[in-house]
Amino acid sequence: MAPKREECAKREVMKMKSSEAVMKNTKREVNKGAWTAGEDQKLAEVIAIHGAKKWKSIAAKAGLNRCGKSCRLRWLNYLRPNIKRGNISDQEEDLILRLHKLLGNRWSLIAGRLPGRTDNEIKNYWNSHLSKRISQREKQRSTGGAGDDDSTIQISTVDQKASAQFGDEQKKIYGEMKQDSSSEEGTTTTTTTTSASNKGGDDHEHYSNSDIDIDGFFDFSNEGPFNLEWVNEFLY
DNA sequence: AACAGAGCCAACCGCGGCGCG
DNA sequence: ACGCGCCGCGGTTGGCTCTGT
Repeated sequence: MAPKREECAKREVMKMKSSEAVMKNTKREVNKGAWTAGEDQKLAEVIAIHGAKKWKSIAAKAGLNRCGKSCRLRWLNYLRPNIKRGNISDQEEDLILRLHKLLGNRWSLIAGRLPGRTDNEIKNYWNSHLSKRISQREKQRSTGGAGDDDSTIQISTVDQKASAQFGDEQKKIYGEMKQDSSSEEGTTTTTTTTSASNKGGDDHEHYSNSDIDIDGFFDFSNEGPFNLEWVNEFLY
C-alpha cells in the first residue's frame, strides 16, 4: 500500500522554511513555490468570509502575492475541510482502479467518488503506484505470466463487463454529461467539460454508449463513502 | 559518512470551456 | 457574434526524502 504519509508533516516544515526564503527574495513578483503557514492561514480566513469562489479576488483580499489559480489549488488540495491525509486504503485503491478503467484519466471525476481525496492526490497515486503496477501486469500477461493478486482479477473482470455494457460513443456521452460533485461534502468541485473527454482520453475508447445512467452515476446522495455496490451497478 | 538514483507529492503550466459584456 | 477574463482540468516539473551502495 501507499507508504509513509507520516513524513508529510516533516516535509511541510522543510517547505515552510525554504519558501519563506523564497518570499523574501521575490517581493513584488507573484509568489510561486511552497506555501507558508501564514499564507495558508490568510487564505483560509478570506475563504471563510467570502467563500471559495472568485479566486482572483480572494488572492487580492488575502493580500498574498499569489495568482488566483494558485490559491484555488492550495485550497482544493490542502486547506479544504474534510481532506483525508492518510494512506490510500485497499478499498479506495480498488475504487480508483475501477473508476480509471471506466473513466480514464478524468481525475476530478474519480476524486468525486472518493470523499476527502483530491484529484491531484489520486493522479499522483496513480502515476507513482498504480500505473507501474498495471504496466508490469501487462508485461507479465504478454509474456504469458498470469496476474497474481486481487486487483489483476478485478481489472480484467471490470474490463470485460464494462466492454460488454459500453459501446463506442464515449465522447458523445462525456460531452453531454455534466456533473457537480460539490453536492458531496468535502470533495472536489468539478464540472465535466467536453475537453475532458479528449485530453486525458488515452486508451479508453472502449467504454461508453448505451444505457448507462449518467445522472445515476453521479448521484452521490445515497451512498456511504466507499461502498462499491454502485460501481457494480454500472459495470455488471 | 557520502553519494546516486528512485520515489513521492505539492505546485505550476498550458489549454479549453464557459459566462458575461 | 465576438472578444475577454476567469475557472477547472490534466499533464508536467521541482525539490524533498528514502533507500541502496
